[in-house]
Amino acid sequence: MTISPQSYAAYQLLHDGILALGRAEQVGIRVDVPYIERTQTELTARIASIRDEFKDTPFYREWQKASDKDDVNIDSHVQLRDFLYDVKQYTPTKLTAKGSGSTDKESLKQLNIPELNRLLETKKLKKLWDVLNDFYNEQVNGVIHPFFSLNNVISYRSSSDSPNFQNIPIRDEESMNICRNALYPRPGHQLLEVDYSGLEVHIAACYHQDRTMLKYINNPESDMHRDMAIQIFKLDAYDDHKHKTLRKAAKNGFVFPQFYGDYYVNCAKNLACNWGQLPQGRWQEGQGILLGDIPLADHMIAVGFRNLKQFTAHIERIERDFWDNRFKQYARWKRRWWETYQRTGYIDLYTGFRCQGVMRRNDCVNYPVQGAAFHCLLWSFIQLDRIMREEQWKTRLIGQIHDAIVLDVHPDELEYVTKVIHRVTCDDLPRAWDWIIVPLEIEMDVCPVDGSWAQKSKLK
DNA sequence: AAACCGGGCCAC
DNA sequence: AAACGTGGCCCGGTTT
Repeated sequence: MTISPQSYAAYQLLHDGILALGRAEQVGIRVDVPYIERTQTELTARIASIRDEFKDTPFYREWQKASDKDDVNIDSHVQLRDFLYDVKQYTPTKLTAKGSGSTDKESLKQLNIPELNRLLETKKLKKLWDVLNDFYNEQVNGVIHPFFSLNNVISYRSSSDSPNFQNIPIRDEESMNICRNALYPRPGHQLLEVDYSGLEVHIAACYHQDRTMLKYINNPESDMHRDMAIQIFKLDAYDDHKHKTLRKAAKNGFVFPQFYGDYYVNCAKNLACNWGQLPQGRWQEGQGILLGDIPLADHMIAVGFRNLKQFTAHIERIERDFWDNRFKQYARWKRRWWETYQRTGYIDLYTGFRCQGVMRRNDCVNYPVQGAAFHCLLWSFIQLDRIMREEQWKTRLIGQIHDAIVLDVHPDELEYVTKVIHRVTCDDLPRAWDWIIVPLEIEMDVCPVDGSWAQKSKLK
Protein backbone atom coordinates (compact mmCIF):
# COMPACT_ATOMS: atom_id res chain seq x y z
CA MET A 1 0.00 0.00 0.00
CA THR A 2 1.15 3.50 -0.75
CA ILE A 3 0.13 6.68 0.94
CA SER A 4 1.04 10.03 -0.50
CA PRO A 5 3.72 11.74 1.62
CA GLN A 6 1.50 14.54 2.83
CA SER A 7 -1.19 12.28 4.23
CA TYR A 8 -0.98 10.99 7.74
CA ALA A 9 -4.77 11.31 7.71
CA ALA A 10 -5.01 8.48 5.19
CA TYR A 11 -2.97 6.21 7.46
CA GLN A 12 -5.12 7.13 10.44
CA LEU A 13 -8.38 6.55 8.56
CA LEU A 14 -7.55 2.89 7.94
CA HIS A 15 -6.39 2.33 11.49
CA ASP A 16 -9.49 3.89 13.03
CA GLY A 17 -11.59 2.21 10.36
CA ILE A 18 -10.41 -1.33 10.94
CA LEU A 19 -11.03 -1.00 14.69
CA ALA A 20 -14.56 0.25 14.14
CA LEU A 21 -15.21 -2.52 11.62
CA GLY A 22 -13.74 -5.05 14.03
CA ARG A 23 -16.25 -4.03 16.66
CA ALA A 24 -19.06 -4.51 14.14
CA GLU A 25 -17.67 -7.97 13.33
CA GLN A 26 -17.87 -8.91 16.99
CA VAL A 27 -21.54 -7.98 17.16
CA GLY A 28 -22.51 -9.82 13.99
CA ILE A 29 -25.99 -10.59 12.67
CA ARG A 30 -28.40 -13.20 13.94
CA VAL A 31 -29.41 -15.93 11.53
CA ASP A 32 -32.52 -18.07 11.76
CA VAL A 33 -30.94 -21.52 11.65
CA PRO A 34 -34.18 -23.55 11.51
CA TYR A 35 -35.35 -21.31 8.64
CA ILE A 36 -32.10 -21.99 6.78
CA GLU A 37 -32.41 -25.75 7.23
CA ARG A 38 -36.06 -25.72 6.21
CA THR A 39 -35.46 -23.51 3.18
CA GLN A 40 -32.43 -25.47 2.01
CA THR A 41 -34.54 -28.62 2.10
CA GLU A 42 -37.23 -26.92 0.02
CA LEU A 43 -34.70 -25.59 -2.46
CA THR A 44 -33.08 -29.01 -2.77
CA ALA A 45 -36.47 -30.52 -3.58
CA ARG A 46 -37.29 -27.86 -6.15
CA ILE A 47 -33.90 -28.28 -7.81
CA ALA A 48 -34.26 -32.06 -7.88
CA SER A 49 -37.70 -31.90 -9.41
CA ILE A 50 -36.63 -29.59 -12.22
CA ARG A 51 -33.55 -31.71 -12.84
CA ASP A 52 -35.68 -34.84 -13.11
CA GLU A 53 -37.85 -33.12 -15.69
CA PHE A 54 -34.77 -31.91 -17.51
CA LYS A 55 -33.32 -35.41 -17.68
CA ASP A 56 -36.52 -36.60 -19.29
CA THR A 57 -36.23 -34.37 -22.35
CA PRO A 58 -34.92 -35.05 -25.88
CA PHE A 59 -32.41 -32.24 -25.34
CA TYR A 60 -30.80 -34.02 -22.42
CA ARG A 61 -30.84 -37.41 -24.14
CA GLU A 62 -29.13 -35.94 -27.18
CA TRP A 63 -26.56 -34.25 -24.95
CA GLN A 64 -25.87 -37.56 -23.16
CA LYS A 65 -25.61 -39.43 -26.45
CA ALA A 66 -23.11 -36.96 -27.87
CA SER A 67 -21.00 -37.09 -24.72
CA ASP A 68 -18.08 -39.43 -24.21
CA LYS A 69 -18.80 -39.47 -20.47
CA ASP A 70 -20.89 -42.08 -18.67
CA ASP A 71 -23.04 -39.29 -17.26
CA VAL A 72 -22.99 -35.71 -18.46
CA ASN A 73 -22.66 -33.27 -15.59
CA ILE A 74 -25.48 -30.76 -15.76
CA ASP A 75 -23.37 -28.34 -13.75
CA SER A 76 -20.47 -28.39 -16.19
CA HIS A 77 -20.51 -25.37 -18.43
CA VAL A 78 -17.54 -26.87 -20.28
CA GLN A 79 -19.60 -29.92 -21.28
CA LEU A 80 -22.59 -27.74 -22.11
CA ARG A 81 -20.44 -25.42 -24.22
CA ASP A 82 -19.00 -28.34 -26.21
CA PHE A 83 -22.45 -29.74 -26.85
CA LEU A 84 -24.09 -26.45 -27.86
CA TYR A 85 -21.35 -24.93 -29.96
CA ASP A 86 -19.41 -27.98 -31.29
CA VAL A 87 -22.00 -30.72 -31.57
CA LYS A 88 -25.15 -28.67 -32.24
CA GLN A 89 -23.23 -25.94 -34.06
CA TYR A 90 -25.14 -23.05 -32.52
CA THR A 91 -23.40 -19.71 -32.95
CA PRO A 92 -22.45 -18.23 -29.58
CA THR A 93 -24.02 -14.81 -29.07
CA LYS A 94 -21.18 -13.96 -26.73
CA LEU A 95 -17.64 -15.11 -26.04
CA THR A 96 -15.87 -15.47 -22.70
CA ALA A 97 -12.76 -13.48 -21.77
CA LYS A 98 -10.60 -16.26 -23.22
CA GLY A 99 -12.61 -16.43 -26.41
CA SER A 100 -14.70 -19.59 -26.06
CA GLY A 101 -18.49 -19.68 -26.46
CA SER A 102 -20.23 -18.36 -23.39
CA THR A 103 -22.82 -20.36 -21.48
CA ASP A 104 -23.93 -17.61 -19.14
CA LYS A 105 -27.57 -16.75 -18.49
CA GLU A 106 -27.83 -14.22 -21.29
CA SER A 107 -26.29 -16.55 -23.88
CA LEU A 108 -28.52 -19.46 -22.94
CA LYS A 109 -31.62 -17.26 -23.03
CA GLN A 110 -30.74 -16.06 -26.52
CA LEU A 111 -30.74 -19.66 -27.76
CA ASN A 112 -34.42 -19.81 -26.83
CA ILE A 113 -34.40 -23.51 -25.92
CA PRO A 114 -37.10 -24.30 -23.29
CA GLU A 115 -34.98 -26.99 -21.64
CA LEU A 116 -32.16 -24.51 -21.07
CA ASN A 117 -34.55 -22.07 -19.43
CA ARG A 118 -35.44 -24.84 -16.97
CA LEU A 119 -31.75 -25.41 -16.37
CA LEU A 120 -31.34 -21.71 -15.61
CA GLU A 121 -34.04 -21.97 -12.95
CA THR A 122 -32.02 -24.63 -11.15
CA LYS A 123 -28.87 -22.51 -11.34
CA LYS A 124 -30.64 -19.61 -9.66
CA LEU A 125 -32.01 -21.84 -6.90
CA LYS A 126 -28.61 -23.44 -6.39
CA LYS A 127 -27.08 -19.99 -5.96
CA LEU A 128 -29.60 -19.22 -3.20
CA TRP A 129 -28.87 -22.57 -1.57
CA ASP A 130 -25.18 -21.63 -1.57
CA VAL A 131 -25.84 -18.27 0.09
CA LEU A 132 -27.86 -19.92 2.87
CA ASN A 133 -25.23 -22.61 3.19
CA ASP A 134 -22.52 -20.03 3.71
CA PHE A 135 -24.62 -18.42 6.48
CA TYR A 136 -25.09 -21.83 8.05
CA ASN A 137 -21.41 -22.75 7.90
CA GLU A 138 -20.24 -19.41 9.26
CA GLN A 139 -22.73 -19.01 12.11
CA VAL A 140 -21.66 -19.49 15.70
CA ASN A 141 -24.56 -20.00 18.10
CA GLY A 142 -26.90 -18.52 15.52
CA VAL A 143 -24.84 -15.43 14.74
CA ILE A 144 -22.70 -14.74 11.68
CA HIS A 145 -19.71 -12.43 11.92
CA PRO A 146 -18.86 -11.20 8.42
CA PHE A 147 -15.26 -9.97 8.15
CA PHE A 148 -14.39 -6.58 6.70
CA SER A 149 -10.93 -5.92 5.28
CA LEU A 150 -9.26 -2.70 4.21
CA ASN A 151 -6.17 -4.25 2.66
CA ASN A 152 -7.51 -6.26 -0.28
CA VAL A 153 -8.84 -3.83 -2.84
CA ILE A 154 -6.72 -2.00 -5.39
CA SER A 155 -8.95 1.07 -5.32
CA TYR A 156 -8.81 1.30 -1.49
CA ARG A 157 -12.35 0.10 -1.01
CA SER A 158 -13.13 -2.59 1.58
CA SER A 159 -13.93 -6.23 1.02
CA SER A 160 -15.98 -8.67 3.08
CA ASP A 161 -15.88 -12.43 3.52
CA SER A 162 -16.91 -15.43 5.57
CA PRO A 163 -19.67 -14.76 4.74
CA ASN A 164 -19.45 -11.89 2.28
CA PHE A 165 -21.83 -9.26 3.64
CA GLN A 166 -21.57 -7.18 0.47
CA ASN A 167 -23.19 -9.42 -2.14
CA ILE A 168 -26.39 -10.74 -0.59
CA PRO A 169 -29.09 -10.86 -3.31
CA ILE A 170 -31.47 -7.90 -3.40
CA ARG A 171 -32.40 -7.05 -7.01
CA ASP A 172 -34.37 -10.20 -7.73
CA GLU A 173 -37.43 -10.23 -5.46
CA GLU A 174 -37.56 -13.97 -4.78
CA SER A 175 -33.81 -14.24 -4.22
CA MET A 176 -33.89 -11.26 -1.91
CA ASN A 177 -36.66 -12.73 0.21
CA ILE A 178 -35.15 -16.18 0.47
CA CYS A 179 -31.71 -14.93 1.53
CA ARG A 180 -32.58 -11.94 3.67
CA ASN A 181 -35.34 -13.70 5.58
CA ALA A 182 -32.49 -15.58 7.25
CA LEU A 183 -31.03 -12.41 8.79
CA TYR A 184 -32.24 -10.82 12.03
CA PRO A 185 -31.28 -8.19 14.61
CA ARG A 186 -30.72 -9.04 18.26
CA PRO A 187 -33.97 -9.81 20.16
CA GLY A 188 -36.15 -6.75 20.60
CA HIS A 189 -34.12 -4.74 18.10
CA GLN A 190 -34.60 -3.73 14.47
CA LEU A 191 -32.29 -3.48 11.46
CA LEU A 192 -31.61 -0.07 9.96
CA GLU A 193 -29.86 0.55 6.65
CA VAL A 194 -28.40 3.92 5.68
CA ASP A 195 -27.42 4.51 2.04
CA TYR A 196 -25.67 7.49 0.52
CA SER A 197 -27.65 8.35 -2.63
CA GLY A 198 -25.55 8.38 -5.79
CA LEU A 199 -22.36 8.55 -3.76
CA GLU A 200 -19.91 7.67 -6.54
CA VAL A 201 -21.52 10.12 -8.95
CA HIS A 202 -21.29 12.85 -6.30
CA ILE A 203 -17.66 12.07 -5.49
CA ALA A 204 -16.73 11.93 -9.18
CA ALA A 205 -18.21 15.43 -9.47
CA CYS A 206 -15.83 16.64 -6.74
CA TYR A 207 -12.94 15.57 -8.96
CA HIS A 208 -14.10 16.74 -12.39
CA GLN A 209 -16.41 19.60 -11.33
CA ASP A 210 -18.31 19.31 -14.58
CA ARG A 211 -20.80 22.20 -14.90
CA THR A 212 -23.66 20.12 -16.23
CA MET A 213 -23.13 17.42 -13.62
CA LEU A 214 -23.08 19.98 -10.82
CA LYS A 215 -26.37 21.35 -12.13
CA TYR A 216 -27.90 17.88 -12.12
CA ILE A 217 -26.69 17.34 -8.56
CA ASN A 218 -27.76 20.73 -7.23
CA ASN A 219 -31.15 20.93 -8.94
CA PRO A 220 -33.55 18.36 -7.47
CA GLU A 221 -35.95 18.87 -10.38
CA SER A 222 -33.38 17.66 -12.90
CA ASP A 223 -32.60 13.99 -13.55
CA MET A 224 -29.84 12.83 -15.89
CA HIS A 225 -31.15 9.26 -16.18
CA ARG A 226 -34.54 10.58 -17.25
CA ASP A 227 -32.91 12.88 -19.81
CA MET A 228 -30.84 10.01 -21.20
CA ALA A 229 -33.92 7.78 -21.41
CA ILE A 230 -35.67 10.44 -23.48
CA GLN A 231 -32.68 10.67 -25.82
CA ILE A 232 -31.97 6.94 -26.11
CA PHE A 233 -35.56 5.84 -26.66
CA LYS A 234 -36.70 8.97 -28.49
CA LEU A 235 -39.55 9.79 -26.15
CA ASP A 236 -41.76 12.82 -26.85
CA ALA A 237 -42.65 13.41 -23.24
CA TYR A 238 -41.47 11.61 -20.16
CA ASP A 239 -44.12 9.97 -18.01
CA ASP A 240 -42.62 8.58 -14.83
CA HIS A 241 -45.23 5.89 -14.50
CA LYS A 242 -45.05 4.77 -18.12
CA HIS A 243 -41.31 5.17 -18.64
CA LYS A 244 -39.87 4.14 -15.28
CA THR A 245 -38.32 1.00 -16.76
CA LEU A 246 -36.73 2.97 -19.58
CA ARG A 247 -35.17 5.34 -17.06
CA LYS A 248 -33.69 2.32 -15.31
CA ALA A 249 -32.50 0.97 -18.66
CA ALA A 250 -30.80 4.28 -19.46
CA LYS A 251 -29.21 4.38 -16.01
CA ASN A 252 -27.93 0.80 -15.86
CA GLY A 253 -27.46 0.19 -19.59
CA PHE A 254 -25.87 3.46 -20.62
CA VAL A 255 -25.03 6.10 -17.99
CA PHE A 256 -23.21 3.93 -15.44
CA PRO A 257 -21.41 1.77 -18.02
CA GLN A 258 -20.24 4.99 -19.70
CA PHE A 259 -18.97 6.34 -16.39
CA TYR A 260 -16.98 3.12 -15.87
CA GLY A 261 -15.49 3.44 -19.35
CA ASP A 262 -17.68 1.23 -21.52
CA TYR A 263 -18.48 2.16 -25.12
CA TYR A 264 -21.45 2.36 -27.43
CA VAL A 265 -21.26 -1.11 -29.03
CA ASN A 266 -21.66 -2.88 -25.67
CA CYS A 267 -24.22 -0.35 -24.45
CA ALA A 268 -26.39 -0.75 -27.52
CA LYS A 269 -26.31 -4.53 -27.31
CA ASN A 270 -27.14 -4.62 -23.61
CA LEU A 271 -29.95 -2.11 -23.94
CA ALA A 272 -31.44 -4.03 -26.85
CA CYS A 273 -31.14 -7.49 -25.26
CA ASN A 274 -32.13 -6.67 -21.70
CA TRP A 275 -34.98 -4.32 -22.28
CA GLY A 276 -36.05 -4.74 -25.88
CA GLN A 277 -36.45 -8.10 -27.53
CA LEU A 278 -33.66 -8.50 -29.98
CA PRO A 279 -32.38 -12.07 -30.24
CA GLN A 280 -31.33 -12.17 -33.89
CA GLY A 281 -30.24 -8.58 -34.39
CA ARG A 282 -33.79 -7.49 -35.22
CA TRP A 283 -36.47 -6.15 -32.87
CA GLN A 284 -39.17 -8.77 -32.44
CA GLU A 285 -42.49 -7.01 -32.87
CA GLY A 286 -44.96 -7.29 -30.05
CA GLN A 287 -42.28 -8.20 -27.51
CA GLY A 288 -40.08 -6.65 -24.87
CA ILE A 289 -41.10 -4.43 -21.99
CA LEU A 290 -44.27 -2.40 -22.31
CA LEU A 291 -44.56 1.40 -22.59
CA GLY A 292 -48.10 1.74 -21.35
CA ASP A 293 -49.65 -0.76 -23.73
CA ILE A 294 -47.13 -0.62 -26.57
CA PRO A 295 -44.20 -3.06 -26.55
CA LEU A 296 -40.83 -1.31 -26.61
CA ALA A 297 -39.83 -3.15 -29.78
CA ASP A 298 -42.81 -1.69 -31.67
CA HIS A 299 -41.94 1.78 -30.43
CA MET A 300 -38.30 1.40 -31.53
CA ILE A 301 -39.37 0.29 -35.00
CA ALA A 302 -41.79 3.23 -35.17
CA VAL A 303 -39.06 5.75 -34.36
CA GLY A 304 -36.83 4.33 -37.07
CA PHE A 305 -34.61 1.64 -35.56
CA ARG A 306 -35.41 -1.71 -37.11
CA ASN A 307 -32.29 -3.62 -36.13
CA LEU A 308 -29.27 -3.64 -33.84
CA LYS A 309 -27.05 -1.99 -36.44
CA GLN A 310 -29.27 1.07 -36.71
CA PHE A 311 -29.69 1.23 -32.93
CA THR A 312 -25.93 0.96 -32.40
CA ALA A 313 -25.31 3.89 -34.75
CA HIS A 314 -27.86 5.84 -32.72
CA ILE A 315 -26.12 5.00 -29.43
CA GLU A 316 -22.78 5.96 -30.98
CA ARG A 317 -24.14 9.44 -31.71
CA ILE A 318 -25.51 9.67 -28.19
CA GLU A 319 -22.18 8.63 -26.71
CA ARG A 320 -20.41 11.36 -28.67
CA ASP A 321 -22.96 13.92 -27.53
CA PHE A 322 -22.69 12.64 -23.95
CA TRP A 323 -18.95 13.30 -23.68
CA ASP A 324 -18.46 16.13 -26.22
CA ASN A 325 -21.43 18.29 -25.22
CA ARG A 326 -23.26 17.16 -22.11
CA PHE A 327 -20.34 16.26 -19.83
CA LYS A 328 -17.50 18.09 -21.55
CA GLN A 329 -15.48 18.96 -18.43
CA TYR A 330 -15.93 15.43 -17.10
CA ALA A 331 -14.41 14.11 -20.34
CA ARG A 332 -11.54 16.57 -20.12
CA TRP A 333 -10.84 15.51 -16.54
CA LYS A 334 -10.64 11.90 -17.65
CA ARG A 335 -8.08 12.80 -20.33
CA ARG A 336 -6.07 14.95 -17.92
CA TRP A 337 -5.86 12.24 -15.27
CA TRP A 338 -4.76 9.65 -17.82
CA GLU A 339 -2.03 12.06 -18.94
CA THR A 340 -1.00 12.70 -15.35
CA TYR A 341 -0.62 8.99 -14.73
CA GLN A 342 1.44 8.54 -17.89
CA ARG A 343 3.70 11.40 -16.86
CA THR A 344 4.13 10.62 -13.14
CA GLY A 345 3.25 6.93 -12.79
CA TYR A 346 0.65 7.44 -10.10
CA ILE A 347 -2.77 8.90 -9.27
CA ASP A 348 -3.58 10.42 -5.87
CA LEU A 349 -6.99 10.18 -4.23
CA TYR A 350 -8.51 13.20 -2.49
CA THR A 351 -8.40 11.12 0.69
CA GLY A 352 -4.61 10.94 0.58
CA PHE A 353 -4.04 7.49 -0.91
CA ARG A 354 -1.92 6.84 -3.98
CA CYS A 355 -2.60 4.38 -6.80
CA GLN A 356 0.45 3.26 -8.74
CA GLY A 357 1.77 0.33 -10.74
CA VAL A 358 0.42 -0.80 -14.09
CA MET A 359 -2.93 0.88 -14.67
CA ARG A 360 -5.26 1.02 -17.64
CA ARG A 361 -6.91 4.21 -18.80
CA ASN A 362 -10.20 3.45 -17.06
CA ASP A 363 -8.44 2.58 -13.81
CA CYS A 364 -6.98 6.07 -13.55
CA VAL A 365 -10.42 7.60 -13.20
CA ASN A 366 -12.31 4.73 -11.58
CA TYR A 367 -9.99 4.02 -8.65
CA PRO A 368 -9.91 7.54 -7.18
CA VAL A 369 -13.69 7.83 -7.37
CA GLN A 370 -14.42 4.37 -6.01
CA GLY A 371 -11.87 4.70 -3.21
CA ALA A 372 -12.76 8.20 -2.04
CA ALA A 373 -16.47 7.41 -2.14
CA PHE A 374 -15.89 4.47 0.18
CA HIS A 375 -13.73 6.61 2.45
CA CYS A 376 -16.72 8.92 2.95
CA LEU A 377 -18.64 5.93 4.19
CA LEU A 378 -15.75 4.76 6.35
CA TRP A 379 -15.29 8.18 7.93
CA SER A 380 -18.99 8.25 8.83
CA PHE A 381 -18.78 4.71 10.18
CA ILE A 382 -15.86 5.67 12.45
CA GLN A 383 -17.67 8.73 13.84
CA LEU A 384 -20.85 6.76 14.53
CA ASP A 385 -18.86 4.02 16.20
CA ARG A 386 -17.18 6.58 18.46
CA ILE A 387 -20.41 8.42 19.35
CA MET A 388 -22.20 5.13 19.95
CA ARG A 389 -19.60 4.10 22.52
CA GLU A 390 -19.25 7.51 24.12
CA GLU A 391 -22.99 7.80 24.61
CA GLN A 392 -23.39 4.11 25.47
CA TRP A 393 -26.06 3.31 22.94
CA LYS A 394 -27.82 -0.03 22.96
CA THR A 395 -27.74 0.31 19.18
CA ARG A 396 -24.80 -1.31 17.35
CA LEU A 397 -23.14 -0.92 13.97
CA ILE A 398 -23.07 -4.34 12.33
CA GLY A 399 -21.78 -3.91 8.81
CA GLN A 400 -21.14 -1.87 5.73
CA ILE A 401 -21.71 -2.25 1.98
CA HIS A 402 -19.47 0.29 0.21
CA ASP A 403 -21.94 3.17 0.36
CA ALA A 404 -24.28 1.88 3.04
CA ILE A 405 -24.14 1.25 6.79
CA VAL A 406 -26.23 -1.39 8.56
CA LEU A 407 -27.16 -1.03 12.22
CA ASP A 408 -28.95 -3.12 14.81
CA VAL A 409 -31.07 -0.51 16.57
CA HIS A 410 -32.88 -0.48 19.88
CA PRO A 411 -36.39 0.84 19.05
CA ASP A 412 -36.24 3.47 21.82
CA GLU A 413 -33.13 4.93 20.20
CA LEU A 414 -34.34 4.88 16.59
CA GLU A 415 -35.37 8.52 16.39
CA TYR A 416 -32.23 9.83 18.07
CA VAL A 417 -29.89 7.50 16.18
CA THR A 418 -31.27 8.50 12.78
CA LYS A 419 -30.83 12.16 13.73
CA VAL A 420 -27.18 11.63 14.63
CA ILE A 421 -26.63 9.57 11.48
CA HIS A 422 -28.03 12.36 9.36
CA ARG A 423 -25.81 14.94 11.02
CA VAL A 424 -22.63 12.86 10.75
CA THR A 425 -23.11 11.72 7.15
CA CYS A 426 -24.51 14.88 5.55
CA ASP A 427 -23.21 17.77 7.71
CA ASP A 428 -20.07 16.73 9.61
CA LEU A 429 -18.38 14.91 6.75
CA PRO A 430 -18.43 17.75 4.18
CA ARG A 431 -17.19 20.06 6.94
CA ALA A 432 -14.31 17.72 7.74
CA TRP A 433 -13.24 17.26 4.10
CA ASP A 434 -13.21 20.51 2.18
CA TRP A 435 -12.78 18.82 -1.21
CA ILE A 436 -16.42 17.68 -0.93
CA ILE A 437 -18.07 20.47 -2.89
CA VAL A 438 -21.46 18.87 -3.48
CA PRO A 439 -24.31 18.21 -1.05
CA LEU A 440 -24.46 14.64 0.28
CA GLU A 441 -27.75 12.87 0.78
CA ILE A 442 -28.79 9.65 2.49
CA GLU A 443 -31.78 7.35 2.43
CA MET A 444 -32.76 5.10 5.30
CA ASP A 445 -34.61 1.81 5.36
CA VAL A 446 -35.87 0.23 8.55
CA CYS A 447 -37.17 -3.23 9.43
CA PRO A 448 -39.87 -4.08 11.97
CA VAL A 449 -38.80 -4.88 15.52
CA ASP A 450 -37.69 -8.55 15.47
CA GLY A 451 -38.27 -8.54 11.71
CA SER A 452 -35.89 -9.91 9.11
CA TRP A 453 -33.75 -7.93 6.68
CA ALA A 454 -36.18 -8.87 3.90
CA GLN A 455 -38.82 -6.72 5.56
CA LYS A 456 -37.08 -3.38 5.19
CA SER A 457 -39.06 -0.39 4.02
CA LYS A 458 -38.29 3.26 3.46
CA LEU A 459 -38.09 5.37 6.60
CA LYS A 460 -40.27 8.54 6.60
C1' DA B 1 -4.47 -34.27 -2.55
C1' DA B 2 -3.69 -29.59 -3.16
C1' DA B 3 -3.21 -25.69 -6.07
C1' DC B 4 -4.63 -23.28 -9.81
C1' DC B 5 -7.62 -21.56 -13.46
C1' DG B 6 -11.74 -20.39 -16.19
C1' DG B 7 -16.26 -19.31 -16.08
C1' DG B 8 -20.37 -17.97 -13.83
C1' DC B 9 -23.06 -14.85 -10.71
C1' DC B 10 -24.14 -12.14 -6.59
C1' DA B 11 -23.27 -7.16 -4.73
C1' DC B 12 -21.85 -1.91 -5.19
C1' DA C 1 -6.52 4.06 -29.88
C1' DA C 2 -9.57 1.41 -27.05
C1' DA C 3 -13.36 -1.09 -25.69
C1' DC C 4 -17.04 -1.95 -17.90
C1' DG C 5 -14.39 -0.51 -12.41
C1' DT C 6 -14.03 -3.42 -7.52
C1' DG C 7 -14.68 -7.73 -4.83
C1' DG C 8 -16.08 -13.21 -2.81
C1' DC C 9 -17.73 -17.86 -3.55
C1' DC C 10 -18.95 -21.97 -6.18
C1' DC C 11 -18.00 -25.54 -9.48
C1' DG C 12 -15.67 -28.33 -12.96
C1' DG C 13 -11.54 -29.47 -14.85
C1' DT C 14 -6.49 -29.48 -15.23
C1' DT C 15 -1.80 -29.22 -13.44
C1' DT C 16 1.49 -29.96 -9.89
